Amino acid sequence: MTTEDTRVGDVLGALADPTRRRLLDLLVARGEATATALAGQLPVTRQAVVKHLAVLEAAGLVAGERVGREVRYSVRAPALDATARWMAGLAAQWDRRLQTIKRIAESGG
Amino acid sequence: MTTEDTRVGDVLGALADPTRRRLLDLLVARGEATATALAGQLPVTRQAVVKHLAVLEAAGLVAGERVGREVRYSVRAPALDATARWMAGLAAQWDRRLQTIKRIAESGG
DNA sequence: CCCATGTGCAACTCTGGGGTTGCAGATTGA
DNA sequence: TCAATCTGCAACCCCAGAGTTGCACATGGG
Repeated sequence: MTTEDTRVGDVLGALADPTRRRLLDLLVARGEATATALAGQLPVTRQAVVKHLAVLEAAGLVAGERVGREVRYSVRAPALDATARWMAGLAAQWDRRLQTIKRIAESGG
Repeated sequence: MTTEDTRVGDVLGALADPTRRRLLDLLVARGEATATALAGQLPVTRQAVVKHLAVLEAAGLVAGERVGREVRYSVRAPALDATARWMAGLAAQWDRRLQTIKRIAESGG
């Protein structure tokens, strides 16, 4: 039943959108950035970026810190790492399944 | 720029939907199953299942094989495995980034 | 203080896609 | 052959969410 953790669903949902993946790229490259600055690098408005950042933050992939009148966002690795491990585990499980089925098919005729 | 491979986007998009994740679970558990059989295990119609299977197949996560009048679907591990590796690599990259930033902050400030 | 700049909130549009229904086209078994 | 069963196609509904616009609210600098 693959530990259907809500976290995993949130991360996958967050990563499913190409704009959000680009945002993550930009954040990794810059280390830190505000929504306004990020919007300058993308073909969407600041408000759209803000919404995307909210989704990413809910998934634990980024975190925003208020500094004066601006909010600086930066990337958070653990949530992504956890999901990567979950997927790798799932892939391994599938592989075992496929091996078992193949073995049964070969021995059983 | 994190190898923005279309494949990765397809897999992430496919995995983002909870019904599709359940379908994969069912397929792993059963080894093989038809859309009709799978629909019997879910609170959706056969047609919905068919659409989901089409998405999963386009992402390379499942494959359908025609046997007589039915189509038997089964899971394919490689695409999932590749995406898992992509994510793990991304997580590692982020970690390195964060370490670098932290080091700079400590030495410089 | 006043203005520039950046964030926050709300209402709105519109497309994608998850889901359904209905029916036509295969295939098997009696 | 004929009925039962399964797949395939097409049209349709509906809503979540990606994106926009407009304006009000904070904050920092001159």
